[in-house]
Amino acid sequence: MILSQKIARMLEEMLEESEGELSIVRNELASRIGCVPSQINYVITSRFTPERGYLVESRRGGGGYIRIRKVRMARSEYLMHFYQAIGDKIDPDTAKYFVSEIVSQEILTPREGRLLLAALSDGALRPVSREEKDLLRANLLKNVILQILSEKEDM
Amino acid sequence: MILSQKIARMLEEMLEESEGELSIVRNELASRIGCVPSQINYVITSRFTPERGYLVESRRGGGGYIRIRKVRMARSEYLMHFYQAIGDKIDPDTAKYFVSEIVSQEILTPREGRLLLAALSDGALRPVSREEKDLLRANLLKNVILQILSEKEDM
DNA sequence: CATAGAAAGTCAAAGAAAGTCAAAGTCAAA
DNA sequence: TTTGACTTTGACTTTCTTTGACTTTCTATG
Repeated sequence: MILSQKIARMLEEMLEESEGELSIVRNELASRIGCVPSQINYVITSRFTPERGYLVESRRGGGGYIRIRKVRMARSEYLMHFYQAIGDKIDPDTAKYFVSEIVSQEILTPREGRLLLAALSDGALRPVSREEKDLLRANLLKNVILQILSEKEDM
Repeated sequence: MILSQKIARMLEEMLEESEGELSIVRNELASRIGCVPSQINYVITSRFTPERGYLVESRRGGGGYIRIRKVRMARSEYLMHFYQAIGDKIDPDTAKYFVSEIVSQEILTPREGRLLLAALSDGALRPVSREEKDLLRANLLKNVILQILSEKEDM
């Protein structure tokens, strides 16, 4: 098997074991494998891409690291799933659950999640009649999801 | 864990315990940690920055100290100003302007601004009658502002 | 005052770790 | 056999950290 594949498989295994999140020290891993450090970058940029559902972050200098996380579904698929699930009305608890799911997938930041929940709360929707609130909430949430879907996939 | 991180965490903990304000003697802390004094400066300038909401003041000479405070005041005043200005109803254009102002102050990220505008759009508020929309929009925006005000800024 | 000693600040060099890029190698398909 | 996609490698760059020598500011005391 080719070197890149070996490294990729290695990383995938680590991800398996650690439930979708791993953190490595590049030089360390490289010397353990016996390859040049930049080979690790090559593997990551060629295989652990956002399109395939991976998030990568890193830091240079002393105490540096590379962290890879796996996000389960492709973002838009995942969001459409929620979009469908919302239907034409949604109660506060379900909305809360949906938002927290979206946050845990890192499609929204925790802060964005909190802001969104503030906007979806009964308090924020006060001027609207009891029955209409769930309708409005659904509409609101779906609009925000569409906004996210319209973002350039890059992020 | 790397030295800088250890020191940063230490300072954070102290800040927690003392409700956002601490005062240290640099040389003392350094020798307690077992590092060179200027390392403390490094940690402070690299992590306890104004952008992250910290104010640092110090004094040299005998009885010298370094004091760190966590602040959010400028921000909350600014937000309260908008809160007041919104009143009980707001039209889409004014809302748009307000949000862009808040974004330009870097209280919200551009993305957060877009998401918020999506939630405030006429489209998102569709199920509600024409006259009620402005009422609802005002309420929503105010709720989001309150949410921001309630954040305890994280590092 | 003048000055000594006590603190904190500054800065640059060295070290640590990751990123970039282009040249060279491999290999299968046209 | 040529082409082109994919790999491998290593030199060079950038970013973050650690350290220590030197400077500045403040307090106390003769």
